[in-house]
Amino acid sequence: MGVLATRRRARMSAVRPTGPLDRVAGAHDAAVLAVARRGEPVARAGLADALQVTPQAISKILTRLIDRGMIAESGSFSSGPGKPTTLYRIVPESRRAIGLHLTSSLLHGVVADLTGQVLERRSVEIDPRQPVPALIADLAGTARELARHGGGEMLGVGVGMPGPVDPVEGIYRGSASSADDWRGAPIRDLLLEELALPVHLDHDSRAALVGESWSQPGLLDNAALVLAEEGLGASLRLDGVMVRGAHSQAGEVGHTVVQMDGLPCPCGRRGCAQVEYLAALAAEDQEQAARVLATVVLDLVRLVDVDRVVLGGRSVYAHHQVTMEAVRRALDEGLRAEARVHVEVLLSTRGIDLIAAGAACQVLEHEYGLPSALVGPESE
Amino acid sequence: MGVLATRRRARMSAVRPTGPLDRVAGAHDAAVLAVARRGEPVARAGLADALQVTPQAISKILTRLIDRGMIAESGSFSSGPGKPTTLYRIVPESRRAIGLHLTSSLLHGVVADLTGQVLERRSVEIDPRQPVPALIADLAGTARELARHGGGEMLGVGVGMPGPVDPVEGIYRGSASSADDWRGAPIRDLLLEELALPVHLDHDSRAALVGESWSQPGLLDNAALVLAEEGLGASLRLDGVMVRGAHSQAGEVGHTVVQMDGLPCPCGRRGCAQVEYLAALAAEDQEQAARVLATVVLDLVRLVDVDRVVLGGRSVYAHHQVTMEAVRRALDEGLRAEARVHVEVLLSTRGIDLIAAGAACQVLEHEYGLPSALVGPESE
DNA sequence: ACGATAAGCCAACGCTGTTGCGTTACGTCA
DNA sequence: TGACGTAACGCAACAGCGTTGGCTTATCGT
Repeated sequence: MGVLATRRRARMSAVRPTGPLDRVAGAHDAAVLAVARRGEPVARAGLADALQVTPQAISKILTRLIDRGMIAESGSFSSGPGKPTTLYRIVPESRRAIGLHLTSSLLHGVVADLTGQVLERRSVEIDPRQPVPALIADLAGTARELARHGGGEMLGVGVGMPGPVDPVEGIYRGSASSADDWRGAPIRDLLLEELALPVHLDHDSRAALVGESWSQPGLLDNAALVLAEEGLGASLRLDGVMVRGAHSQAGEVGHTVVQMDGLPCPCGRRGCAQVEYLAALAAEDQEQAARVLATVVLDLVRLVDVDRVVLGGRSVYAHHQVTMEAVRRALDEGLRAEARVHVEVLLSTRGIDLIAAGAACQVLEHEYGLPSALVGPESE
Repeated sequence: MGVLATRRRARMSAVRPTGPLDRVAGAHDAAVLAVARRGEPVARAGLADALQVTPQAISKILTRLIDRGMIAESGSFSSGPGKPTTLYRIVPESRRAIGLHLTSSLLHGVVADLTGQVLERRSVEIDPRQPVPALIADLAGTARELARHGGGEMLGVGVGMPGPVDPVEGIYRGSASSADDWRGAPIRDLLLEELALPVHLDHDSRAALVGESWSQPGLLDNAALVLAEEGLGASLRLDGVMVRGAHSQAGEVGHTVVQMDGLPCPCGRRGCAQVEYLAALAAEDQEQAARVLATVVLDLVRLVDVDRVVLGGRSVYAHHQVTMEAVRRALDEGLRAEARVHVEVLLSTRGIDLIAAGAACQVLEHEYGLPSALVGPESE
């Protein structure tokens, strides 16, 4: 048995003898959910077109999803002669997941439904120097409180936090430079043991991008999310797939050099984006901060060719007018030579819940996300 | 019917009623080929482990591949009691593809076998100002000559060329700035009509990376290839998948700014990597050229977290000692803070055939490549 | 009220990998 | 030399996927 999708399906519907075709089914189920997630009711014919399968197959797929309570009929629609088209919609309340956003001083958590909508939020202040067991207790406590809200099957807990994180092992790596009590903590396993729920640990900006793209499938297939909070981070989704990279550090723009002989950085070099950005903020020079951001964004756009850039994080919200304008201007200028390339700059839609909601969506994506290129229209 | 793999399989074995399971089979076939491509004979048990399927399934998969002549038995291997393990190997000569490398003054072509090995090469000088029909005739002529060499089924023709290329539509876009007679030429369709063979047109550096990774599956799953020839280009493979980006321009590093107030560039800005690099070369300052390269590579490593960087192209070969050293030094310096991150810098293995062989491998990859994340060990 | 039309269901089908059990080929030991 | 244990492998039955072709259902136009 095996492969990703098989596991997924095995988890989808409790007990069922493992079959190899599950992965086809799983991929199609996920694809249908992705379309339905956009909110508007969908019809059999449209789905057949989108998935490149027979309408009859869509019926079977929908039957499966309806059995699991994730899809429901939603009226019908008649234009011209013939039997009217039956419409279907997603059932958001059928599943839910918890997302936790951990920073050095604050823990912010949410419960989200199947569409990534936030149902409830909680915030707790935490002590950055408390030992790991106490931290886990805080996380578990908030998760348990949140688990009381909303209905449907609880899928798991996502945790998003800044700094080097190993999402594969579920470990917070921490940075070697600064003292850090949580360094090396196997947060995922500890929390899993505590809660007996699947746990996903990941980088904050990656969680954020998963969250943003979960609620608007397809829109952010080639996008970068730049997160400006305590540090400066980014994450990438290219050709529809979240990019991890060899060391799970793809998108770590904090230490890109933006100013040749700039300010010294703890990392040992000068002019890193992160220090320059934070320094500009400290000096309340929003224009300069925005310029730093713009440089980073322009680099990203050039190197990986994204057509949408999402900006998020506290410091961005605080001055989003200035920031967005500056970034847009820098992009216009930098890309003037390439007329065909248009890049849209967006402000994150989730405000303060950005990362927590994203972490919840990572659980959803792991369970019901597309296994990348298996499904969809011809990719030629 | 539908989805990539279905088509692939349909083409794999001539006429066969389209089934939906083809894509599972196709993915598994491709995975087995990927393992076999490494050269060493493989055993049933090892494949079962790698693909996460039953040994019995591997038997069926191998039967399919043997029927198509792509795999053959290759002795057996006995250790201890019991029936000895049967070994299998890939049959390189069972398939072949043509690769063409087009520059403004030279056309270099190769035939490659199923493993990407070059069987034969041809070079022709061409006139950059000849009209498109004449260019197509040159391409077709070289392809026809090459097609006479080697055995096995001819799969198609790959074309790699510099400059903005649209691999989806198969069109050479050309740059708006310089005069260019081939701008907008639908090279793929024209050549397809001429040769009646599948044609793949792509960017030179992307072709090169496909070629390098085809012959050593898995090794370059997170890698960038930087190509320094007439211009400066790069391509990316992240998490095992070639990255295209929204406008098929991922990896276009030529116009990244490396020197704030550097030399003016045709693109309208100053200090672009490409002009700086070419200027350094013109001044025969190899050290400086290497520094520019190193800056670009460092940016790539930081932003997308590749763990291997392949360098290729004429100007790199000419002074590869200096170049490799400089790049390695810059990386060591730039990544000193992150001890866990180690990046290997490699010189392309294919020399002058780099792009032509890569273009041929693009045909192979399209036909027998892994449909990304469908197959393989559990990705948790 | 009737026929044309379009959506959707049922049943049979081919294919996948899986499972269970039998077969083959080897080393070992009496 | 022959019996035994062992490991690789093959055969046959099986479940489940989407497909195919034919039938049913529900609407509109006349």
